Amino acid sequence: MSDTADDAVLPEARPDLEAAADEVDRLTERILQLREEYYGGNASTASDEEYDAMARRLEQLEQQHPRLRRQDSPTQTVGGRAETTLFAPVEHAERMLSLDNVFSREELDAWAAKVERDAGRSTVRYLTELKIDGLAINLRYEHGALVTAATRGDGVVGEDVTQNVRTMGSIPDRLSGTGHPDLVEIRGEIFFPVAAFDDLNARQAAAGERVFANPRNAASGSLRQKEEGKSPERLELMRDRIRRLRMLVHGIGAWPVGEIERATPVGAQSEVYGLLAEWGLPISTHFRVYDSIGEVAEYIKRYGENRGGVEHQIDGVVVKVDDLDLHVELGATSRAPRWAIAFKYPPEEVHTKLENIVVSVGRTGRATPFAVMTPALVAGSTVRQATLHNQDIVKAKGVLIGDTVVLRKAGDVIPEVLGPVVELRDGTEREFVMPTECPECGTPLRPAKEGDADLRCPNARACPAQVRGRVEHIGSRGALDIEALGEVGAFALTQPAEPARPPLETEAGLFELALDDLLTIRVQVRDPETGLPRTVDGVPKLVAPYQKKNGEPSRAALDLLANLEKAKTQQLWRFLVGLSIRHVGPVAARALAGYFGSVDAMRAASRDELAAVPGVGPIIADALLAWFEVDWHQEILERWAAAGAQLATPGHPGPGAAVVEGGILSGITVVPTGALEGFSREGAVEAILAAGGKAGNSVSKKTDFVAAGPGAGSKLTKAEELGVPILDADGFRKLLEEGPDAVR
DNA sequence: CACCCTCGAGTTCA
DNA sequence: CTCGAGGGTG
Repeated sequence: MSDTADDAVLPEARPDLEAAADEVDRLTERILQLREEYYGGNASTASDEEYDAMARRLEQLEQQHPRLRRQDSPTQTVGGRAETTLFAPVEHAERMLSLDNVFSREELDAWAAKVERDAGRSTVRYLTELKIDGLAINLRYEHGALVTAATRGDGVVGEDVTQNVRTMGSIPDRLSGTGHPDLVEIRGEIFFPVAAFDDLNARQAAAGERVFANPRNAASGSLRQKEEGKSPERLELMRDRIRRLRMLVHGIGAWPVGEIERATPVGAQSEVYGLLAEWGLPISTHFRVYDSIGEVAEYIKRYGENRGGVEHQIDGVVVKVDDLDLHVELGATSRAPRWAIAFKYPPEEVHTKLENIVVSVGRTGRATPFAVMTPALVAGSTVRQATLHNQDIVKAKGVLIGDTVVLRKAGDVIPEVLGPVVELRDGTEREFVMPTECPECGTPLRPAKEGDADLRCPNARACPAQVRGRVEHIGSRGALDIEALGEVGAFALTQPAEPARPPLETEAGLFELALDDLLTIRVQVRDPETGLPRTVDGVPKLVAPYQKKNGEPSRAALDLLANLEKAKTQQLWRFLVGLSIRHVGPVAARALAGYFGSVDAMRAASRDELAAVPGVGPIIADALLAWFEVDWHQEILERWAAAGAQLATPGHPGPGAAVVEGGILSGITVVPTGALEGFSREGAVEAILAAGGKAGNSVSKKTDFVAAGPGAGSKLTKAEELGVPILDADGFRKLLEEGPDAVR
């Protein structure tokens, strides 16, 4: 084993990284300068091509060494946005639905049983096909000619990628044959062939271009490129990549009722595929039609064991009712057809090496061990770390440092270490020992309560990890929503290399920050791999995140100050959330703010008064009383107020104010989920509350409505199970305006 | 007092 | 998304 203490104190010399860091600095400065020239209307000192090349090089370096990315990096403001907004929106003629999922044979059987019951038939023919892990695409043909190709987007509006789809060469500009409908939408999936993927990355690396994490990203990245402003060589490279993309079509969206049937006698999904092939469109060879769900299960099993044997990545199997009459009969819910289902294979498990177990301290002081692993590709993304929660769980999982471990993604999202592969041990593995002292401030760790598994650092006021965490929390979307105050900003303000005393020793001084404080800040550049400070000739390498080379304040500095000024007048509940009081999150904070109207009124309240607020019980009341008693907490409130933070709701009549009653949604609980068109996530909640309703987070029998947009997941499934009425964005709007009776 | 809901906190990556 | 725990209800 090499990860001994010696390695930790003697960082390897990394000349390549030093060079990269210098290059990042140089490029960042130069690009910012050029941008200023450009926006300032001055003559530019570089050509567009030079600018483009520098921006690409910077992006590439930052991708390779994420920690070198400077806070004021130009890639964060324009480059990032460019790729996501430059494509024109295209509205699909018919909404692109998604599919409901099943994860087991039992769920599959249950779905089939329901289909057969609803269809009133004892035998239904099923078509099975592989679910391609790529990009869903909608091809719009008018009178047989390709008009647009668009990504799925939110299901209603996608992005126009017609030019690149034409470049692919394998998608016909004109459908073959005759008698095409006036308008037809063909649905399919674009993917990057697995076989060509490694070669692609090799070429990308050789050309100094970005390397893709997986074929799906390669497909997405290739398709979402612009031709404009590229040199002839780069244009050819880009087109070469696009030509390697493949598409397989698997369905028809909008078509005028009866027109296709008139043109050709299709009565089944499998016949639709025949028709699509006749039109010259690429269809998969992997689909089959079966008479029983048992055979369907066989098909699923067969491909589950042979996921690598196909030209594209497989996400699962799609099972469709073959008979088109039944499609009409079974219909669709607001987001998915009832005549099709996606069988998802169990989350992929991979082996990787547990290199170390490191302990981090969060804003609440909890010391959490997490696994640091050799980066491994799991379910489409590269995973390096995963939480191990606490030492009991480390024990329970039985993992040793140096073990080969089984890693997966729970719910295909959160990485989870399942356990060790004991057979692969060679005796060099060692047990993890939970530290007894806080890794950041050295204070002895102890459980909050006797017998608690979680250890905490009791040094809440001064532990750098906790102050940093709290400052970051204040800036987060659920609290004061200070855009320029994220992880990096919180670090710079609380733990800079210079000055010795950070601008913020606690969050009390947040609203007192002045430009001069920011300008003096220097942050230590760290090695992205070891996390250790980097030095140049023995001198620590520092950067000034809030200052430009010429000494002027950087944009990050100006943004931060402007954001802070705006945050001073945020709603009272947001301040409460920002105070990191135990058990006080957005819901409890709203209840408290609505009842008391000011922090002062809360501070003056007795335990009983606090607990009288609906949603607040004795435990939260005690947590509040305890919080108010601490001197340095009082100081936070005093200094925030003195700096102009508005810790009271203007016009609030005072404690015990009647809760707003009589709203149109009074007594109604609505759970928003998915992307509701016209509402942000927060906006939907606000709208429900403003109408006097309750906004829920989870669906239960007590939920009156679920408002579901595209991308809704388990909540929607749950609502369907429980028979809770489901509204789309329009229904939701109607509910807000006209009340529950209008939509019931 | 025993449940059922709901809330809060921690979590990862593109 | 999941877990653990607080609040409220029967």
